[in-house]
Amino acid sequence: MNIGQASKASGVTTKMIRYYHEIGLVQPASRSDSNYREYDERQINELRFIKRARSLGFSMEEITQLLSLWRDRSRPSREVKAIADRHLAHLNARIAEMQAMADTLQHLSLCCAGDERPDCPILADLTSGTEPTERAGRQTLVQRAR
Amino acid sequence: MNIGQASKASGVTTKMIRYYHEIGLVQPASRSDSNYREYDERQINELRFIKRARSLGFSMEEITQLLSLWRDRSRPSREVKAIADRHLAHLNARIAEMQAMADTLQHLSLCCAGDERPDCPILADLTSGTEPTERAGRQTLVQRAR
DNA sequence: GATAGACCTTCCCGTCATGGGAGGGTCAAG
DNA sequence: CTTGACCCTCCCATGACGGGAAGGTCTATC
Repeated sequence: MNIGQASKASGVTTKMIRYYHEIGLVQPASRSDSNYREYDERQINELRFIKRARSLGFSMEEITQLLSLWRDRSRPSREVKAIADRHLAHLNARIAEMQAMADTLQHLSLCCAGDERPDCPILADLTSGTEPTERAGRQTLVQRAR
Repeated sequence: MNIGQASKASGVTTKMIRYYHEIGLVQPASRSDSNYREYDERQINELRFIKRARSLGFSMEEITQLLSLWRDRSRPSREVKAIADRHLAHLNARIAEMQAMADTLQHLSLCCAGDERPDCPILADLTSGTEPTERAGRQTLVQRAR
């Protein structure tokens, strides 16, 4: 199987497969005489694993750890769970931050007439510079909103 | 006021202020004889506006639009509201995606013993490659998880 | 007036996971 | 033997910054 076939079989783009090789996430596939990458079922399964993990929002670094635990038949499930729980906490924190933004925006939007007149509570809020409640620091908060 | 004083007054780092100049978000401040940027109250207010908008998760592009409406005293509040509502929809969509991830993870985590044994429903799920419900396409879904 | 150190300037690189595309080699079918 | 669909590597871009180098400026103290 060359990279195109591996891509179809795994649902991961060729660009991403090459990137995963580059960062050492998956072992380099063997190469044909003409320097084409070659894949077998094992690689395909790893690519599917990565894809699924990405769809759950794990970072590449976390996936590196998960993959290595996956390959280790004697791993303690404790370690897997720890990674999952850490990520879950991360997700919940970000959800809460974004929910706070959404709540504020929802409120402002409801207060805004949305007509031809210039008066606008949304702009008024942005002007007044009401500080968000300072839980984790605003810059972090903003960064994570991305 | 030079850039350091503007930074303290607005709560925006000097790096960010220079970046906002670079992308044309705020009008270039005047320059002193020694090429130092100079700021007045107007600039400070704009920086505070940007900071507050960022804390609500608006992108730079949206803030560009919001700033131009803010400067226009005859803007219709309809336009401001449209931007806010679009962003709100965006936020809600991303929250829903992340919540779906969190729900799945929460379930898997609860099913995982988290002990010394290697059996792990989390890894099993990643292996089986259960596809996420295909609403908006998985790649978009994954990208947004960042 | 000299020197220190706290500022300012521009410029370039790195982030993270990925897409786009150039420039060139390879393979299979017609 | 050509065509077009692949493959290769390498570089650039994304968004919203942070870090840091190399060099100019200001201010306070000696």
